[in-house]
Amino acid sequence: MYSIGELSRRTEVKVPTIRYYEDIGLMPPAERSSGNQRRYDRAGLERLSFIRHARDLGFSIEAISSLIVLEETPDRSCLDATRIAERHLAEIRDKIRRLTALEAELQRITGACEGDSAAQDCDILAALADHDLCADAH
Amino acid sequence: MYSIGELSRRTEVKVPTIRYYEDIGLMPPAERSSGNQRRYDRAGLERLSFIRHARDLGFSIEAISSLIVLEETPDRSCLDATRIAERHLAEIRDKIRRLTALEAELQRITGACEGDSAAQDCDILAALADHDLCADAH
DNA sequence: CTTGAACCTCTAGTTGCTAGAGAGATTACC
DNA sequence: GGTAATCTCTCTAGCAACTAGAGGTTCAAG
Repeated sequence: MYSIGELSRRTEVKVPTIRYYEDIGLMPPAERSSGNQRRYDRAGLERLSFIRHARDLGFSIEAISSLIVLEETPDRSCLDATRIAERHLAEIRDKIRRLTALEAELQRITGACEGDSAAQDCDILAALADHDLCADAH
Repeated sequence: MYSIGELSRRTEVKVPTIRYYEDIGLMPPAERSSGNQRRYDRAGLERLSFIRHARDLGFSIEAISSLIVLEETPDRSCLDATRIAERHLAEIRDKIRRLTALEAELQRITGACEGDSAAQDCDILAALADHDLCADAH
């Protein structure tokens, strides 16, 4: 049995975060020692590792909840998991697309400024003040 | 003079958001009508447009505050604005880099699954459960 | 002068945690 | 077995950047 600190070390999830996951029902209520401290077994470790990994991959808590349900009802098809992952992938691609557009715009703006003019002539501030100067709509 | 609703329409910033900006000091306290409703002039419109545009470009409220200070002290050099914008650009590039790595990993995971196997064999769930299956560290 | 839309303030909720206070439990060492 | 150091407990409050709703007031059109 692991203490919460030990679990934290093994999964690299911070202690208060583990308690938070229990609060919101992502982790099941932990067993307790005689002194009311949380104790975890291998199942707890694996569940938290799963959560950690999914968070690393950017899944929302809500999506992870769904994935856990799927994991625990092994007679269900894997289609739902695929759908969740693919929706997430689509979101990530959308984010990348938007960030890339921002990058281009920002580069254009910062590139325009020499960096030594007085602020009333600063092209960055001018570009921010006037949307019409933008290359494309955002 | 514009009402808050009119300002909202012109800048495409929602009414409660405008009030929120005033609360946190990003917008100066608005003048009021005899009946205590907010009234804005051209300066208010321009300031909110500036904020809106900077938010669109992903600047944080804090960064925008700094930019506004720069805008209002025209004797200061534009170097600070450049620095803020460049730091932000670096952050965006970092985000893109991390998201792109995630995209590759997620694509690998979702691509592995046929989508018709039973959940206990689902490669997505297996990949999420076992970090060792990952192509690279994240 | 009335009606209905727009406005007011205030509180609380969102996501995914993090920080801190003050008290109790456990463990290591002598 | 004692005691000191380190965990751990619960609880509340805070972060960013808003959004939603309640309950009440003001404005503008007809």
